[in-house]
Amino acid sequence: MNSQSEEDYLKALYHLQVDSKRVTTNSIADYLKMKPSSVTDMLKKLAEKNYVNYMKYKGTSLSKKGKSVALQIVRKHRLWETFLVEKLDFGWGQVHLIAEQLEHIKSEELIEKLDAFLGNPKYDPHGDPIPNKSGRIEKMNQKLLIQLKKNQKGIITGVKRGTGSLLSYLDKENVELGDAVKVLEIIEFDGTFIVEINKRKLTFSEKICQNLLLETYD
Amino acid sequence: MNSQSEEDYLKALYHLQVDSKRVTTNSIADYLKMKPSSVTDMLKKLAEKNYVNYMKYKGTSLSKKGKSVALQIVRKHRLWETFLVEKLDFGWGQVHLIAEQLEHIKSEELIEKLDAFLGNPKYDPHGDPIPNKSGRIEKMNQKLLIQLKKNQKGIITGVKRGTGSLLSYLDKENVELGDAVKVLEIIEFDGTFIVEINKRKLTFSEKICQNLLLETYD
DNA sequence: TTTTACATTTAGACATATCTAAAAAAATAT
DNA sequence: ATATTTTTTTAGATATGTCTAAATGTAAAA
Repeated sequence: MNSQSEEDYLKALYHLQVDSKRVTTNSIADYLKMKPSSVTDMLKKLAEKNYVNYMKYKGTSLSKKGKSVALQIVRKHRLWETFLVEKLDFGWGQVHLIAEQLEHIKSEELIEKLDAFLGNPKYDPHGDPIPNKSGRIEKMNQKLLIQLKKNQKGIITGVKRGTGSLLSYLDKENVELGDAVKVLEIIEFDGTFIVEINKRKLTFSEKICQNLLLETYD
Repeated sequence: MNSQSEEDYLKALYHLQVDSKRVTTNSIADYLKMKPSSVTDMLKKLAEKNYVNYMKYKGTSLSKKGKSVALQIVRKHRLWETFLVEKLDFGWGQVHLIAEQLEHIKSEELIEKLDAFLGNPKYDPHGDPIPNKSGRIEKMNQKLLIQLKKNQKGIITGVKRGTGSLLSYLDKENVELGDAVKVLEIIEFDGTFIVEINKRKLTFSEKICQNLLLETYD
């Protein structure tokens, strides 16, 4: 069993590590808002447990084992976020801090039942993919609405980060995660999209289309 | 903000304290599976924070402030248990350990939204009352089925502790928390109850009636 | 009332996870 | 190539929450 702190570090590594490159001690410290010396200590501990490949002064990468643990935490985080938004009616921006706590709850059964309760979602409310039980992330076929052509279809999976007001707008229009979208028309003049959602015709400005994430099935 | 450990102690005090009598150090140690010396340490700390009235060698009682914190934890615990059973389909016996973790999640808004999502339940799946936001516990009008007379009605709120098999039985019969029960007939010979639940006629043995908790509204 | 048993507290140790300050290594600039 | 700056590590301190062993207080039995 890993401590909450260890889990935080593994998740940080997961988020910071871009194509298997080593992650620097300082970047972890920044990310977790801790001092580099604390990070060094913990990295040694995680290396001891074979969760990371740590080399003095040379940076750190997740081991296979560490990545698999990290993916489970990411899975939990994203499932809880989905729960908070979909079931408890939180705004998409308010959920991160709470999910940060919930992701550390220990119970495999809990997370599997939660997954089922939510209908085995593939994406969380931010449009990020939810790893499955074995840690696999389905290759995303995710696009922005603006990338679709006339008559193409997709399913709303989220919005780009930092677009809180779009969320409230969609909410007000009763547009939800999982809703199917079909592009009816694209107005060449200003890039406005006319789409069909739930048998309703809606008009989205170019800016909205640049921030709305869809899963497409072409 | 209180630590998880502090919350555990306050909750333990709440459960151990019977009509405002002082609780002994050893009983807390037993309850929390810790050594008495550790308990003494923590009690001093809680006394420092005015959560408890601690007197060397004389036992400890919750202060008003401490009781109010304890009640919030109990509230959270019972709401989460209700969630696990009602929404995630856990058995009534499996939820305690998980709720023990969930009760420490910090977010007032979360718990209020969870409460609403569950339909503001008054009792948890064990039939224990759920304190409201301000910590008040509705005076229970809770009875065992066996205490009802012919034609009386009630709402199922739980079962007595330690009756796991009754739970599975009720489950199988599609009897759920919150279901209304009306006593149609009581067979004098063997104490069997014939009741109506969801427009179905069911027969409950005396033993079942001794363990089934109802909220009555007489 | 004295002895004995039990409960509680104190004192000091330990593990975890953090920090600060100083030392060492690596990267960058001159 | 050397000096300077930045990054990283080490060493030692601190806070929390636990433990063991010894000391002290309280309660029960003789």
